[in-house]
Amino acid sequence: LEYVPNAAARALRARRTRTLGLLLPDFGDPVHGQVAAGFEQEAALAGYSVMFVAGGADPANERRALQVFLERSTDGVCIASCSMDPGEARSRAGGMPLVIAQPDHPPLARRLDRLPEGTIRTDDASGVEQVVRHLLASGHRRFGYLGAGATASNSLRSATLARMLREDVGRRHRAVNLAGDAWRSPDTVAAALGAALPEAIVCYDDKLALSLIDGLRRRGIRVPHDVVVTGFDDIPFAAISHPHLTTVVTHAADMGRLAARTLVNAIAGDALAPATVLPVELVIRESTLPGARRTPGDMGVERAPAASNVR
Amino acid sequence: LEYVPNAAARALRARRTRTLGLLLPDFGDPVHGQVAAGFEQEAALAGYSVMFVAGGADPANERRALQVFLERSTDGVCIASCSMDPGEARSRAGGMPLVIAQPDHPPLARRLDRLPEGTIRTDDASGVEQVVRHLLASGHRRFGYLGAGATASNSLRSATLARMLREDVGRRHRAVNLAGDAWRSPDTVAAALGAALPEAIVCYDDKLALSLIDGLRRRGIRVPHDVVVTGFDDIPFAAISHPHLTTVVTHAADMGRLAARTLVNAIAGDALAPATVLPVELVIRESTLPGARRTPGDMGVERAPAASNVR
DNA sequence: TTGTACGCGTTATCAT
DNA sequence: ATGATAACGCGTACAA
Repeated sequence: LEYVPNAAARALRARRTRTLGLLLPDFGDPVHGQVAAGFEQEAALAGYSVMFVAGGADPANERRALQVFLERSTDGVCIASCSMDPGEARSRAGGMPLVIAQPDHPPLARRLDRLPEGTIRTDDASGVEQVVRHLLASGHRRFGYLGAGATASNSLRSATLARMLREDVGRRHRAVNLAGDAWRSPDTVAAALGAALPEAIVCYDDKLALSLIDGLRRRGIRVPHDVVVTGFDDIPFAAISHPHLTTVVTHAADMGRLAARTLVNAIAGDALAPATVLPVELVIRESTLPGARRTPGDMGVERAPAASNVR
Repeated sequence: LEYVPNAAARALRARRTRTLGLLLPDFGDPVHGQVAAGFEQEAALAGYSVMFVAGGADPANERRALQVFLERSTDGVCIASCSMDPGEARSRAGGMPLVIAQPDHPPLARRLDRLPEGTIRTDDASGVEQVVRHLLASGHRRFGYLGAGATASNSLRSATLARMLREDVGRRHRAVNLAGDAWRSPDTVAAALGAALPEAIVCYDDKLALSLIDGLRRRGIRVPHDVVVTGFDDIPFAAISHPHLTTVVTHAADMGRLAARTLVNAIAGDALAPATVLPVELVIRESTLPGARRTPGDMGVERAPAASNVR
């Protein structure tokens, strides 16, 4: 008939809301959007609804968001790209199961291999290693790193590049770190590197890399002809930019799905899954191919696995 | 002290949840992500939390989502890019105030100027008019339209181009319509136009335009040298693509904010605001400038208002 | 099998 | 002013 049960009464009685909370820095960002999409999809599959709050990478906002989730007594909470200390987050979450997807509290940079249970992160070190091996194999020796923000991920990626160069070729690189939203200003990004360009620039993520490529073009510097550039994440536009961007696929939607599933299991009584590191894959495209020109002959350089990422 | 009120009990007693529901096609999409961001921001400002559901532009999913909102008794609901009939949506929303942001039910194409209250849309006609005037002024006469999906917006944009050409230069254009997610396959997009290229291609949105530009490049066809291309929405990558994309700014975040505010007012007892059409602005960039080459001389062609859109 | 009563936490009302 | 009480709608437990 027409009967619609009342979730509030049901929640009051059952002491659970069948609701999850997801706290992320920004809906507009392609990566976080994918995390949110995967999270909501998996949650819906398990019969859960999702409350979203954007925290803007600000610890104060994150605290307020956790308070909201606490009042609404969500059955579980996920924080994506968490800038708070994981311990504080856990304590502020009260009794709610908590999953942190991509813990980014700056001091964590040196302890990412010893994270507590309920954390999920991408394999940043492996990603940078794959990038650097590819660039070294292409004959490049003078490297630069372009970072953004003060996150643990950013530090680890930069440190991994440093370690690789030290171990493999006994060289150092120049690292430049910008504000988290610097990618919106291509001129600033390109200017940050100064006049003396290295041969290869490893960027913290795709947004920054695409912005850099544009900033360089505005100065008459061509990628990959004058300098090669790599990104991280494989956002959709990395596959159709000019030049197509060599990058590391991080499977953001899978990360969201796994976070939701972990929470659902924890609510069902399972112990919170141990810290998980998600595998990543290098996709080689035009931005690191010295021979790339804008002729029809450029087609088909992308490696096989990459095609499936252009969904 | 440590006291945390229980929202479920409060909701049961007060008969309101201080929660809004937002139904959108896809979190990963840059435009809908902006709508979501604005909506959540404005809702939070008024003390409301937001439940998000992704409907995937599928009427069946949209119906299920509305049912979820009904059970959870959200105080109001917004549907972004609604593919259902607005009448059906309203009836399925029961007593909940409903705002439709960008009503896209296909049959609505001819009645977008006579929408019921509680609807918000962008001024598609004005956007295409500004685009076409710019292209005509640049001397172009042979036009193509590249659309995607079966939405009312898509129909209106195509129809507006047809009307402009008929009235101003007594010409017709060739219109090609692809599937909604066709932009993910640049080769398919470029192939859809066939061998005989027009002088100017007006695209339904930025994703399609950027994909087209890439597909054309793979075939050795250069933009704007061989053909000029325009988009719609001004997603962030339109400002840093190569070439920078001439497009129409639609202020997606503002649309989300307005939707939330309209709902909050309606909940407070105000009548639902009458149908609103949000203004749009043309941003002229490289993709329609015949003289654009990849030299430093390209810098600074963007018109003043555009700079503020690259936030 | 079908029915009835109680309690979840809050708030509004009413009596002191 | 301060404190006791009822009701919101559902689920469960126990009785018939």
